[in-house]
Amino acid sequence: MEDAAAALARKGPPAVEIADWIRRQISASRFVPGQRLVEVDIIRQTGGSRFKVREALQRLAAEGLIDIEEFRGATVRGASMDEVRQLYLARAAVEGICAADFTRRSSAAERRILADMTIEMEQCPQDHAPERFGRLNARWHAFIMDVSGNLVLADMVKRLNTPVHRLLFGTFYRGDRLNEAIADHRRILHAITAGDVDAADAAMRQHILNGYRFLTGLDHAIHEEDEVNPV
Amino acid sequence: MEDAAAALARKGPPAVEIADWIRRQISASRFVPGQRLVEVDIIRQTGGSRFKVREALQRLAAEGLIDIEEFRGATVRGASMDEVRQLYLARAAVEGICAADFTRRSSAAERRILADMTIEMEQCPQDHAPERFGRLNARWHAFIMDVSGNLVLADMVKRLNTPVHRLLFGTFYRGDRLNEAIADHRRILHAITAGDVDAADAAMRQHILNGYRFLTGLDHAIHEEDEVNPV
DNA sequence: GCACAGCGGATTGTCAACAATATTGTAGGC
DNA sequence: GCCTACAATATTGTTGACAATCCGCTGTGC
Repeated sequence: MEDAAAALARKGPPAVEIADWIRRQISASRFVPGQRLVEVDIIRQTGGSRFKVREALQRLAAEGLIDIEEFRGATVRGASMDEVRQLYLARAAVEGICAADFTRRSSAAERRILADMTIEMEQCPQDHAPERFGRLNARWHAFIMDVSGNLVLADMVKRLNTPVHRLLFGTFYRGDRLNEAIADHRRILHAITAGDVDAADAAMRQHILNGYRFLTGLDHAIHEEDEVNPV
Repeated sequence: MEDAAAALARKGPPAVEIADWIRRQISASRFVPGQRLVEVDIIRQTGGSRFKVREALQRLAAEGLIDIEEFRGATVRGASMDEVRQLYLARAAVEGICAADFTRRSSAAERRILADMTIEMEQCPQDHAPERFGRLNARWHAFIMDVSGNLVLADMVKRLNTPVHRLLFGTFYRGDRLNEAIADHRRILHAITAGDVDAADAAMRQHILNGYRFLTGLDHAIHEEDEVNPV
């Protein structure tokens, strides 16, 4: 009897995996806004059938990550500066709620894990390890999402993050961003530990908006409707 | 030379329109949770080709509105009571932000329009017109979304609403819901008119959460993980 | 009457060929 | 040299046929 792996090798990856693969390429800026996604190339690189590739593209279009034009195919969508603002505002609202829920629902053990992660991240500036900070930061936020128990919101944040993922990572390499983020995290953790639901919400919101402020403060020359290429 | 309508008649509706059509059926409960969406039926009813119907289904699956199982096709997803809670919490967060943005960005004329709509809705209880109230209510919320200028959030709310649309409408037929909603709207309008951004945010959040509380208060027998059929 | 294997219809998944369209390259005129 | 019209190529859209799978039905043996 064939096992699942053999079946997969015979049939090729399902549409969901192809979609994930493309999403990762976009997150990592291997696919950049404006770039055309040619079906044949994706077929070659993923081993999926043309049909499944097209299904994957449809899914990504539904998420707003790519545009599909008739007879012109799929292109990676870029976010205007105004849309980035909207994305951050949305994230602020949603992650605020999650922080509040985390405060309500987390066990002592889970709060302990969060505290440990927070402490570990505070080592990064003196180690000059912004990349590690970025990875830990993603895990830190994801952990709060998970424990908050709201899959709808978690999914939403994941979706909101993809287009700005690279932008987000970029900020960690510059200036005082790391220390500011660490201070924010500490404030959030404090509110959570104290069981102060509203304070956790407010601190998380502020944290996200700080990230946005830092991002826009960097390139003050960018105008409202400029396309942002997350390089 | 052919115009667009003729071309459409010849080629059939695009995938996006088919997806919209299915979405409307679900919103109106003509398709109910658990129901199988057979490709051939949709082809017959929309006139789309099989391929386009399948693309449309992929999009809806990406939105989480339907499930697609291998060789079993698409079924309408039902929301568990817990998921409904999550949806409402998300809506509260997002619409709160939009109310705040409306307060910041709206012109005097736009605030006037909102006030007129609010007054019109206050007639509904004495006219015994809950259906009309529901329609106006949808417009009222949509108007705030629009003017707030955040397309990302507007899209998100639209997506959040589809699975619970019928539930929402149902509440307007019962008890004191209309008067409560009217009082909420009045409070929100008051905060907006006063230019109080935070108060508008808080009042809108409270309004959505009141809706949720009303919904859950109705059927206290429903347990956490029960499927909710929005009939 | 009931359990179960097998069969047939219904439905979805896959593929390959072909049609429609956009893009690119090229030649010619000005 | 540059612009335009046209041909060649690349890419996507569409269709139909066929394979794989599931589901309900039926008939058989007990």
